[in-house]
Amino acid sequence: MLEKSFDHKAIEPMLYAAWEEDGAFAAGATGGDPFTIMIPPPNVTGSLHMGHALTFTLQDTLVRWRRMQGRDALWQPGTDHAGIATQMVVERQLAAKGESRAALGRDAFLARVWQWKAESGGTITTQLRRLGASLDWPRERFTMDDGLSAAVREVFVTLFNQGLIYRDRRLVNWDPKFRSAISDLEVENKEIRGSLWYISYPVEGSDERLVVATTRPETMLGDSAVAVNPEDARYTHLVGKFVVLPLTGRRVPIIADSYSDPEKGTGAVKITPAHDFNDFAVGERHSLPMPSILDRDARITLGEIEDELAHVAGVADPDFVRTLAGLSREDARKAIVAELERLEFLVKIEPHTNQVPHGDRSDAVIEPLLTVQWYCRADVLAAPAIAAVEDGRVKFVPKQWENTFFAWMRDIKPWCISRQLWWGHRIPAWYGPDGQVFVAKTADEAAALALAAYGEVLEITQDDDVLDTWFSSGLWPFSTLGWPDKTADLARYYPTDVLVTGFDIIFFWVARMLMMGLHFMGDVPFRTIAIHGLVRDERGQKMSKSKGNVIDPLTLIDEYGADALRFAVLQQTGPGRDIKLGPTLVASGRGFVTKLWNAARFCEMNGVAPVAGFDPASVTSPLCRWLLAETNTAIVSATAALEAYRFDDYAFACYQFTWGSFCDWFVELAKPVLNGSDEAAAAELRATAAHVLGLTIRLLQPAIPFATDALWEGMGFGAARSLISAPWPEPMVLSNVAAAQAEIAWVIRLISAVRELRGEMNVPPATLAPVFLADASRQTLDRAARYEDAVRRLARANQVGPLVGTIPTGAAQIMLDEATIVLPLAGLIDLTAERKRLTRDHDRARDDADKLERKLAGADFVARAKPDVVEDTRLRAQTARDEQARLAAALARLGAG
RNA sequence: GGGCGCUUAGCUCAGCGGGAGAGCACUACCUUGACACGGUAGGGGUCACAGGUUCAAUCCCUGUAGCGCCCACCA
Repeated sequence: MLEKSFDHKAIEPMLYAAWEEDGAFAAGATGGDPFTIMIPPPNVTGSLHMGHALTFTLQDTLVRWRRMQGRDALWQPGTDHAGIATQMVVERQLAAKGESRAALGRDAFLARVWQWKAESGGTITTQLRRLGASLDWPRERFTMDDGLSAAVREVFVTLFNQGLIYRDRRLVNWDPKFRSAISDLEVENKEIRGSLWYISYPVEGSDERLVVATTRPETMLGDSAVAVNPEDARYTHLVGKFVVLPLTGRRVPIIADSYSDPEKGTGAVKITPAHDFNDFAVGERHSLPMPSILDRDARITLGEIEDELAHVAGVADPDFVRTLAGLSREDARKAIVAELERLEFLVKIEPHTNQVPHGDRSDAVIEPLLTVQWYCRADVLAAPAIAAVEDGRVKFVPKQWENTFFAWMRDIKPWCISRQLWWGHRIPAWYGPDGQVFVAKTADEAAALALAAYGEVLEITQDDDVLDTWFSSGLWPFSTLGWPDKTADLARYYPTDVLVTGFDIIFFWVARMLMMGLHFMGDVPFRTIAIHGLVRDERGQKMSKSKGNVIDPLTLIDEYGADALRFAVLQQTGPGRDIKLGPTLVASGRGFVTKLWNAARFCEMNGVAPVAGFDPASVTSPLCRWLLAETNTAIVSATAALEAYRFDDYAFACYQFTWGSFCDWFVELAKPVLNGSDEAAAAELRATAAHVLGLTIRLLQPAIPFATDALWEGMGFGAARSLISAPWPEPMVLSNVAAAQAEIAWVIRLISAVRELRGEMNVPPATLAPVFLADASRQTLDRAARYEDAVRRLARANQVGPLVGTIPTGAAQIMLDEATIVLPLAGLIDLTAERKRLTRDHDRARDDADKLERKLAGADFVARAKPDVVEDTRLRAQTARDEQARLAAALARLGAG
């Protein structure tokens, strides 16, 4: 016996444990074609959030569906070491205990991070199990596993030897909070309301002053030129002369460079090559000195200008400048502005908004800084990736994301891959005493390289830096399968089938996997990229801690069940659309699960049980045949939807069928049969119901795996937990279902029409009324007779049959096909209201007919429109006109008010 | 500054070159023997605006407005 309701709290964890124990998610269990999805590895120390719930529900749905189709499904689990994020968490913990990374030292710090990983690394995987994710757990990988680390070293060394990884000293985005370089992608520009300061620079050997505008006055300590546009007549006479910088007294040239925009500021722009990307380019063009005046904490440092400070005079004030050393950018700015004002070099201050780069994780203002870093020639690697998308070897769903992808890839910049962190893959490069570089997979190999190159044993030390986290996640589709070894798994499961992920990591991750996969495997890492939206709250607001609208998926699972959450997610997931989620929607998901559960209970209570050898083609009753036809429609729609990654359509097809077709109509129409005396009819109905219920459960397994599994076993469809590998439903072969469909459709229309009328006339449900048919065909009368019990029950009728005699005055009348349904409600209904109703319907029919006839009267329409459209319009016009006539007659019968 | 997307019922969204849809919310009624996490019925929309193409436009094209997202050199 099924329980009265599905107790998700008790059943879900129990079932999952049993699945796992069974090895139900293990790849390689069938000989079918592989179907592979790589999990986007979540941060090992993270916990499940709504974005995870979304993406993993979609992936699990696809995997479960393909597994039922007989595919050898592999959903590869694993986690990411997430360099910055994890190091940040552990550093915060240290700080809370009064410790610090620096005090601990590298090895001890890393030991702490591993310890933290051991403690919290299981959180996310436990939570994935709560969601029902059918991952092949024994294959779980971590990006810093030995095998994956070996893959990283292999890739680094290979790319280095191919000239695709190199070291360079240039400006990087420096995050002063993490004291590390970050890549362009990790920079977020934020609009900041600030000021534009106009500063006058005295022109050497003249009384003239050149005014520059800047948003960063503090960088003037590092100015090495002022640039004007060569076309700018205001300044041509100054090009080649020098200005003397206030404060430092440095002489810097006035140069002509087209970078200077006459429209912006004063048209003269100060050039600080070491602290601005554009200025750096100008500096390179004009061979300018590039003094850095900010250190790795973004504090003022005077080291590189100390010498000149000792030798200046005049406008300069070395003593003031020295007071700036060690100040933050913000403090230095204030001090410098105040000093400039005091010395009357400050011309004016204007309010100004501009885009200021911030670190996406630290939220610190990024400082362009001149440092030596490792770079990857992304442009070279990008070309094959672009080609793969262009020629369709990889498809984005929805396709529009290809534009975004191309735009970025075609203009890709060198990828800065080194990070000044400790947690991550240490760069496999060693340096000799004179800065010689040896790139190798191990220290021994590096030493051997050094020996070979210099003929002596060199003292070599490994690079302190680690690699960008995305460097290792870019290898995920093949490193998890054993690469660089040529494993059987690699041969079988690569390329994977589909990557499911959010648009926010197309550049970070998707593009890198494509580049690395093509370069090292010679084939794309996945054939389809299914991009989903962002999870928002029920009002469409982005979830954020500061807004306080973050919903914890685990809370929702506790309250409503994983099935409910999953179903709600699927219902919301349309292509390229953000997903709205919250308690109301998840509650409605639970409502659906409950509905299915209760439908099954109803079946069980009525003796519905699977019948061995049941053949859908042999079913005779129209109701059963109609149900089978409806089931086929659901199977076709659901399958097509999943094939197209239309998760919302999949959920809707299942929902509509289960709730609308099965519960609302089939079950209700079946009740009289089940309670009736025709045993053969009841038996056929039970067998059909069982068959259809079994198909429904299978259709829904990918969406709501827990409840369906419980039903599958509880109703005797199969052995415990055999649903996971039960075959995915195929449309049944049914012949000539049209007659059955027409018949049941008619019954539904009859019942609905009577209900509608009673509702409109405010006839209380407790009042039973006869339903008579006038002008009805033989077929209609037969149908009415066959479904009399159902109509009585569902249309609150105490009698159903042909009208004897003429339509009585005061009876309500409904036009249904050729027949007029007569409800002799004299005394029960308000004749005025009925007259009003009939008049309204009459006028509506007349207006429709008028409109359609007008359309048909137009010569162009008949001549140019498609013949079937014209024919259809004629038919509709005729029908409307007939209906109008019959309603007019009905009104006449009702008598005058 | 460049690019992409959106604008349809109170809300969230489908849809589509020829008859305006769903879910939720709302209103009324119903404790009918699977389910009140239920049932039945109902109200509610000039399909953002302006042009154009077409026999026919919510749908295609152009423009306008508003909103959202991504990218971009901090004067």
